[in-house]
Amino acid sequence: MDMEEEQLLQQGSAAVPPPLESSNYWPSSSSSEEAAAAEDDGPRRRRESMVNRLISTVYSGPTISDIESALSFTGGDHLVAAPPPPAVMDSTTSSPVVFSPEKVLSKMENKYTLKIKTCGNGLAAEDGYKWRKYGQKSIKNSPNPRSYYRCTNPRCNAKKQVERSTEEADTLLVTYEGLHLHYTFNYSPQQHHLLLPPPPPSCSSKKPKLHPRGGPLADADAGAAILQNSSSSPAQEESMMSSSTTSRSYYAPALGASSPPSSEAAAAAACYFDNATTSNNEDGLLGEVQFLRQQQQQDYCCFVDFEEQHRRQRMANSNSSNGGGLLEDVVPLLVRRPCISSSSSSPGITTTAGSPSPSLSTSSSVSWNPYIDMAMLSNIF
DNA sequence: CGGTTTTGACCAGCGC
DNA sequence: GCGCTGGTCAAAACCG
Repeated sequence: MDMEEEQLLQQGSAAVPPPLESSNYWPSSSSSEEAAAAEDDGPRRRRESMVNRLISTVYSGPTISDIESALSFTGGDHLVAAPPPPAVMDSTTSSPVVFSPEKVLSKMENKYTLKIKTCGNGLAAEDGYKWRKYGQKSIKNSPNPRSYYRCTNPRCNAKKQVERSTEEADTLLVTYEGLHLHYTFNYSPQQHHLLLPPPPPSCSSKKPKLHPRGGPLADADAGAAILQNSSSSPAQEESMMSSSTTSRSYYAPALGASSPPSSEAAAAAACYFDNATTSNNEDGLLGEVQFLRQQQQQDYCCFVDFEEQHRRQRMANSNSSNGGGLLEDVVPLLVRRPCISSSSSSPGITTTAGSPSPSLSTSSSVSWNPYIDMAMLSNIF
């Protein structure tokens, strides 16, 4: 495997659940009208309203129009499948180089191919996950071998294939198969200060150092959290179950962790989430992911419908001969809000309330702020 | 020493 | 049935 593929595939990174204590993470916006409207329009409106209230009002990153534009390739009202967006950054401009959801394949197959342009220096950045190569084949009529990767998370059956485009030497064709439904880091409120994000990805000639596998940041990322699927092997299930008894596992499809996502990336994340609900929902565990916009503030977030998720979880548990054992996998609401950051200081999480505010970005123009609000979750559940 | 990569072997699907 | 091809396995090598 050559260097740029290696760069593309190995840059691991992680999302960072912020401190838990708090509804304080949700800046209260004045929204009496909103609340009134919510009451008029029913539960869904109220729910959206609630989420909107929870979103920070400070944002100057990609606008909703950017997102909508990026979503246009889906060609419909409903978002369609897209893989976790690679965040490919130009090291000099700190802007996305290319994120090109080249085509969206069959939803049924749950397989998608991206064209990813490498950076100017010939390197491509991460896609937010950690992969292990398990094979390489030379492909007929192609001078370039195809590499096969599996997600290193034992609970995840996501795979991807990477090969260099024969037409464009600086383009990698990355085919994703399966869904990432996980976070692998172990999180506890007492440890949140350890969950600092890695530096944002950038094109660099130096191989980035990954966080230790299984550590707080390894393979972790979340645009929103959703439940695991049930496709793991029995052996995997066993080991996972045992590990999850000592730590809560969060499962999340992902944007590149602290990767400064382009608006396209954000959009793709939303598409990806939606795919989870539309094509991989057979086990009834996946939550309904929603992609919302906050019109006035040009803000947006992705989140999971936990009410539905929890309902399905209960059903799954009640129908399971061993009681399911998956309740701990009901994951917290996690909303990420893109924001602009300066090169010298990070806006990080814009709130406060006596909570440490992890710096989420150090050099990129856009960062993702993960939010998690356990207090709110307790209300939901 | 544990995790990852490499690479030849093996297997399954497909077309003829 | 046979050969081709793509995908996966698994042992050895590599690496930090």
